[in-house]
Amino acid sequence: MPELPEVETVVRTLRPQVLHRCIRRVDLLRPSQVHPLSLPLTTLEGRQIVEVTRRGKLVLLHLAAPASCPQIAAAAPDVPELLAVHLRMTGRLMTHPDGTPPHAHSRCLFYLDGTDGPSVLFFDDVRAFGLLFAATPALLQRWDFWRRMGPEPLEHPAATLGADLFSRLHTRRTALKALLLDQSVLAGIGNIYADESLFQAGLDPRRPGASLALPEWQQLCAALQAVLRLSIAQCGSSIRDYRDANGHVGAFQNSFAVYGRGGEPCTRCGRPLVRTRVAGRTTIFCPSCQH
DNA sequence: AGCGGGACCTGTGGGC
DNA sequence: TGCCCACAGGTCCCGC
Repeated sequence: MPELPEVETVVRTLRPQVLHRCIRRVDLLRPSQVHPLSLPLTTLEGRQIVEVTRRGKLVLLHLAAPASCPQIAAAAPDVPELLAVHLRMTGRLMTHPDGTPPHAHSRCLFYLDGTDGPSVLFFDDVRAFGLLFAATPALLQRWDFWRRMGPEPLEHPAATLGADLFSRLHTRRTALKALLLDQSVLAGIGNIYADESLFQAGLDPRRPGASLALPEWQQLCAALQAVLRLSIAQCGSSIRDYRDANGHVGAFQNSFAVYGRGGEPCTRCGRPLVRTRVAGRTTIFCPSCQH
């Protein structure tokens, strides 16, 4: 499922496909997947994609007025400067040749023009949980999810990040696993990388946040960064639906130590991994190695 | 305030 | 073969 490494991989593979292209027309097939605060997606028409980045699990298409459309004022309040896309569980972004008909699960098509001819950016999403949000920076600030999003796990040294988490969470009795899944604590972590990093750090997912000492937070952040970097290097994890913008699967699922391995032997001690529920989520851990 | 649990959505797969 | 249900997942919303 698209978490930080998968979204990062989508961004890297999507960028060369859409950079500098103009959005000629938007065909919204499932209006319920547009955020209620979003500008109408038709306001994207005539805008040029000038950069593709990531914030947490969000893909961000940065937009500007193309030289060929000078009549569009960049600073107008109703002209989006960003299109944020949340893939949730089954969302996909990829381009196809002009004229490709929508798929069964296509939710929005963006018809693009470029110097090497037209193409179509598909937003497909089987479970229709994904989200599209066309916004100005000011409008994005009205989105609680955006405004409250925590720090990027890979953009600070582990020691600094760990100290930050310690200071913010040392009174919280919430389970460690639930804290890692909370996007206002850290941006981009989901079920897979929460379980994997807790195993690598040797920490019990059920422990209250308040029970961790500073070095444990720092150890957890170091483990998290190692897991995320390794996964990005392997183009993320493909459990079932995930594909990058080229339609390719990731490889990190072959490196899972715990995720999806309940009942199988722990890679460290050989005892069976335990499957349980923490914060309403399936959680796999090793009771012998994680304390 | 902080937590747990249901709703949202659809396809898959196990059990009978 | 076919039906039913649990399950997967991230976030929002509600109630305790």
